[in-house]
Amino acid sequence: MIVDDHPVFRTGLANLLTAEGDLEVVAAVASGEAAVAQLGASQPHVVLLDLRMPGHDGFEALETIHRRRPDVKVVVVTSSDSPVDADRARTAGAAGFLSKHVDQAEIVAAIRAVCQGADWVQEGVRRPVALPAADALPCGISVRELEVLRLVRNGFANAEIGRVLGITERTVKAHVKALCDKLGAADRAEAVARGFDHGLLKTGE
Amino acid sequence: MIVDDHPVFRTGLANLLTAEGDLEVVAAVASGEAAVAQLGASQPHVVLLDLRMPGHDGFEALETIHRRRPDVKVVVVTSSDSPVDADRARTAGAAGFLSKHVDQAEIVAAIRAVCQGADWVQEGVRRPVALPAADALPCGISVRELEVLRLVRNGFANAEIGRVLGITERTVKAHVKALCDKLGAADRAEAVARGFDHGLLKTGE
DNA sequence: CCACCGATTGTTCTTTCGGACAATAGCGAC
DNA sequence: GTCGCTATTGTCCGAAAGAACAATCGGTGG
Repeated sequence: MIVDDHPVFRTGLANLLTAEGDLEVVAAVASGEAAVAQLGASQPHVVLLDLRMPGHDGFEALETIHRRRPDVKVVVVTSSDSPVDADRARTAGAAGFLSKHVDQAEIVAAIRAVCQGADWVQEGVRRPVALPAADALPCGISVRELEVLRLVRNGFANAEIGRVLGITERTVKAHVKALCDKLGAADRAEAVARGFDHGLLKTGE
Repeated sequence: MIVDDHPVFRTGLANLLTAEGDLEVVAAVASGEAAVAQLGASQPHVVLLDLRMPGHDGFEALETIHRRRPDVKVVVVTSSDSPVDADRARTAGAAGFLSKHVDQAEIVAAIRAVCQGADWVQEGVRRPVALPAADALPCGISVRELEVLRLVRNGFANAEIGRVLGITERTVKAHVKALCDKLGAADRAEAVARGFDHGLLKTGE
């Protein structure tokens, strides 16, 4: 979901993201209120939010979104490069912070990062998702499998997971199968439940 | 999974349960060791366990199963009607306790009950699943929907859920759809995750 | 050096899921 | 008594998931 009061930026970004192929723009709205209102209907995984908008402050929208749907990742994309804003945004629950001046590639990278639970702050400082050491995982779950499980838990389809991780859907299926076997689950839904049981997944991640 | 050292009882019960239509016997073994060994391969939802068996005590098997797979429900079906055994079994993690003298109907009822997270102890004292009051549920989730969610979480397919709850698969689909909508989930797997996030589901249930 | 394991991908097939229509009955609220 | 919500069921259909074969490649540990 794109939230920006600048129509050109909004539509332009929507087109760029759609062109990525694996990203879908489920809504593009001009205000924080509209964004909040659209949360239920659009079911975005990620919200790209401009902080500087007329009417309600973008921070309010950020806080509301974070409170109502803690699972939705919010990436602040604003014209302000102020580190102060970045800190405030992070505190308010943003998973990412970007200047509007960055190029498309970094926005896309940020989206992919937050999808996996990583934070992303400007600077191009790519911080890969913090994954536990392999030997610390229960049931012989591999690091790769945990990555897959985290995406499954967030409602990603196999094909989507493949695009996010840069592998084919077939491989994702193999990982999901392995997960179900190792966790003793009948399907991906039970695998998620067992993930919580075994501490592989935690609420609010 | 049926665990009993008496072949006739074992096979007879297997046939009776299979005849129910909605129950499947994934394994029928004669010892606690075999039961533990079969846990991974058979993936039972429920284990019917006889406590009085040669070799290792049935209690050991019960404890092992409960420790290794806390999600698997164990119903103790034994020739002992001793309340002491019942208490020990409950303490060791059994979800149900039945005498071998009960009829098929009660065994089946016990299986269905523990599937939903209820306990079941002899006496024919039917204690319905303890479900929270409707007004205490987050996101406007109804009691019925929570029942469905609990079964989804345990790897039940829609048709299986329908049989357990006595409704059609179509209705189950409606409930799952409602759950996904209310929880903001893209599919049943994410619905389970959101269930944990919102406290509707808890680990080890 | 070879065996083992994890990650990867391929094809095909069946089953299941989830969406989009729509519709009825019961129950508490106003 | 009507309004609204929940539970229930129906059909049709496309998309997704999962099973069942098999196979390659790069490390790790004997």
